[in-house]
Amino acid sequence: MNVTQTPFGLKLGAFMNLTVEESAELSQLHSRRKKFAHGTDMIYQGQPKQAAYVLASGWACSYRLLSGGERQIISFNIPGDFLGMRSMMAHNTDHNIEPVTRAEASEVLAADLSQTFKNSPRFTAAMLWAISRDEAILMEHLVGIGRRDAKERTAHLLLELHARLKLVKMTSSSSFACPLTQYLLGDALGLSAVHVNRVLRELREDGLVTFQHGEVEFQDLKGLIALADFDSDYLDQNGVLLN
Amino acid sequence: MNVTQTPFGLKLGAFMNLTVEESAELSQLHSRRKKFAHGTDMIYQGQPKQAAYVLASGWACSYRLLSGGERQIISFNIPGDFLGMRSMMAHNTDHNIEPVTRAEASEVLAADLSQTFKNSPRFTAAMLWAISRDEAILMEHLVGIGRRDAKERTAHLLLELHARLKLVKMTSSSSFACPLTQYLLGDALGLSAVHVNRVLRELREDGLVTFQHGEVEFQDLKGLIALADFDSDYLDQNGVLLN
DNA sequence: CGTCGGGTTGATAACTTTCAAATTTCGTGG
DNA sequence: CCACGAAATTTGAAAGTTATCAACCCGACG
Repeated sequence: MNVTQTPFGLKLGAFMNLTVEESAELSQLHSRRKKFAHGTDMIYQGQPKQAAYVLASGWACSYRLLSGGERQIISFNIPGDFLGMRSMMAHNTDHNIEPVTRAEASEVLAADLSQTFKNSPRFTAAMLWAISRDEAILMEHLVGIGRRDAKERTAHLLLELHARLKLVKMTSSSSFACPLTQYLLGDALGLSAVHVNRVLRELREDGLVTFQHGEVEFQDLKGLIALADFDSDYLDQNGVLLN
Repeated sequence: MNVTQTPFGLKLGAFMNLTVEESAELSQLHSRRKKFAHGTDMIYQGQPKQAAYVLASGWACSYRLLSGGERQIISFNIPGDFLGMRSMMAHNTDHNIEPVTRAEASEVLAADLSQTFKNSPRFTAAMLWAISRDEAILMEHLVGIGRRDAKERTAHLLLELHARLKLVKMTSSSSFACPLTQYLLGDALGLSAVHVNRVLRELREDGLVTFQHGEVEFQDLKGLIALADFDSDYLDQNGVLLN
């Protein structure tokens, strides 16, 4: 399969047009496929080797556990996302990444990556773009938890996921398949699962979105965007487009 | 003055021993001094040129405003911090940075920076370390707002600031000068200023910390660390020490 | 002096969690 | 293909945390 049609290729492709050589370089990076089942951490504290992955299929999430047992999900990862970049650069891993569904990911070795950086400055730029996009997502997440109420926050997350999935062609126009449980949503949004349930019901009763049977369907996209104060600029979908 | 004694030099020095050449390279980057008064944004949406700064003196903060007028402070910046790295890499600025006190900062041009990256791989590594440290701080901030209550969160922030300031020699063993208002703390912690006030009072009454007249004094450091579940690992103070 | 930003406190309202229990869905082995 | 148990969803009631509103105090500064 053409790399440019993989989620990773699609995502980088939004930022720049890949040349044939770059596509080749990319496939290189994108081999060494591994499978992960639910319950096996992909990245965890104190793991033996520094590894990073490109998620090829399935969803994952990175999180931190507090001493009291509470957990905060830092981010959800979808196909095309780069996992564990940070733990590769800093030499400590202070968070875990686990699959949300069965997942496949390509392992990326530090050495290969730095080689690719040398070979292709444009690819490097694209990676920097991806990294700062991740940081922007993290920032937006912080803003949501800090200053939006439960309903706005939840709506915002659903809209963000929709936009991100669109980039890798995993949505239809007004819905997407979503494997997250209400517990996972709660741990990401800083809410209890019970309250997530209530909020989803309210959103449904308001005729804005439904999330049932693993499917998120937008009934009133404009209304939801207004409620969540959602501005997709931070996702930078159009990219700056080198070339 | 020797660059290695500036906050920036001290900070990078925690990560690696700077050679004479690297120090020179660093001074280069660290010229072009600018002053900022309270109320003038250093970095803001739609600004004309891509700029980044190394904060030399004073405090700053980066924040985002919501449409409703609420604001969320993303991070506080202290001397030695690199500001606006992200807005330099991605070509959009989705947040503002403003000084908290009078501040001086050295402007860094994109061209100079990439030149320095080429000249010194070790310096580049140190910068990557600094960037991922910032991201770790952001993550910890997210965890705090999502899963810690007001008291724990506040305590955690004070401890973090203490640890970060220690690295640039701006603390005494159990206290530090803190120019933040309760409004700023609230906007960072996702709390109202009124509640910050109450929380600070409780912490004081518990005999843990006092924050009065611009001075934070730890009365019972161990107790506070226990309360906040503070683990300074994420600040990676010791660095990995190249050489 | 008078004003203004910041800090402090009390009372009330709003939002979210916790606890408990019932119901539904889903994966797996028989 | 069905039955079973585990996991996830749903709802109500009560408790807890934090926000909001309002008032007052204080010190810096023109």
